[in-house]
Amino acid sequence: MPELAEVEVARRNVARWWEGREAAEVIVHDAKVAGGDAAALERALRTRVASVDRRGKHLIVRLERGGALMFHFRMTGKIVSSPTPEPRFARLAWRVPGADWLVFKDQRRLGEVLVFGPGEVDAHEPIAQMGPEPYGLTGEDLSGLFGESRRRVKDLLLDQRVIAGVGNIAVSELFWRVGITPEARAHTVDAALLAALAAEMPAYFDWLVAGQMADEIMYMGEAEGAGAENPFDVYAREGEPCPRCGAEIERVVFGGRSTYHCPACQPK
DNA sequence: TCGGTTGTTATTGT
DNA sequence: GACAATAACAACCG
Repeated sequence: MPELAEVEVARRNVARWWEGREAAEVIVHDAKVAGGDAAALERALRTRVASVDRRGKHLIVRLERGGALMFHFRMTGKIVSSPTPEPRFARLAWRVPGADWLVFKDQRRLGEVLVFGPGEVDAHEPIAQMGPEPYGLTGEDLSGLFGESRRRVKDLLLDQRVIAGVGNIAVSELFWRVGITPEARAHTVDAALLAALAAEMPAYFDWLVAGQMADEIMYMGEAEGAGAENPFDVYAREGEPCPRCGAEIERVVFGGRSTYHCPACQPK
């Protein structure tokens, strides 16, 4: 479940493997990822890469001559470097001279790759309407972004038009770090908590990027038995003791999404 | 067989 | 209009 941190790890890897080069060979395993125009996708992949950027949870590969490719991993998508073009769940593979095959894998096929002409990516609605990255913000900035909303803080953080890159896991972890109750409404959260939240976001994402940095990132629930452990303090830890105070961690559900919290550290 | 999992959007309802 | 809940998308795991 790639959120900002996982996409940032992907960005660094893909930049290392692909920047300044272009694909010499392309295999579209799954026509669905090409969005109906496999030829355009192949043409883009065969264009030299100028830079690899991240915006929120989107990976933007900018090409020479101004076009771009945009990957969105949704739930289970990822890009890996592979000696063969067809590891399990491969949807798209391209071979870059001087590197291995790069493979877009996506177990559940909800991810997408979009092709853009010059100037088009930044006008693409999800990008154009996206809120600021969660870096360098103050409590007052957050207050301004939330406005007069009476929605849950959780819902606002997950709304990419309000702020970019925050996902469901991050909400549980951030609220636990800062001491915000999961049902908190935006207009009732005091300034000190908003300031703490604003300060904690970059710290949290930087910590996660540092810990996840690897050629192939492992998502929660993957690679069980392979020694991959849940790196989070409260996420997916219902019934376990809070690492800070020992109270039992609880799970609440809003809109079908779980939020984990410590009832003692995050009182209502 | 059912419930749960990640992100996002369309739809329906209060 | 604001807000919230649900299903759908696809596939897998326990």
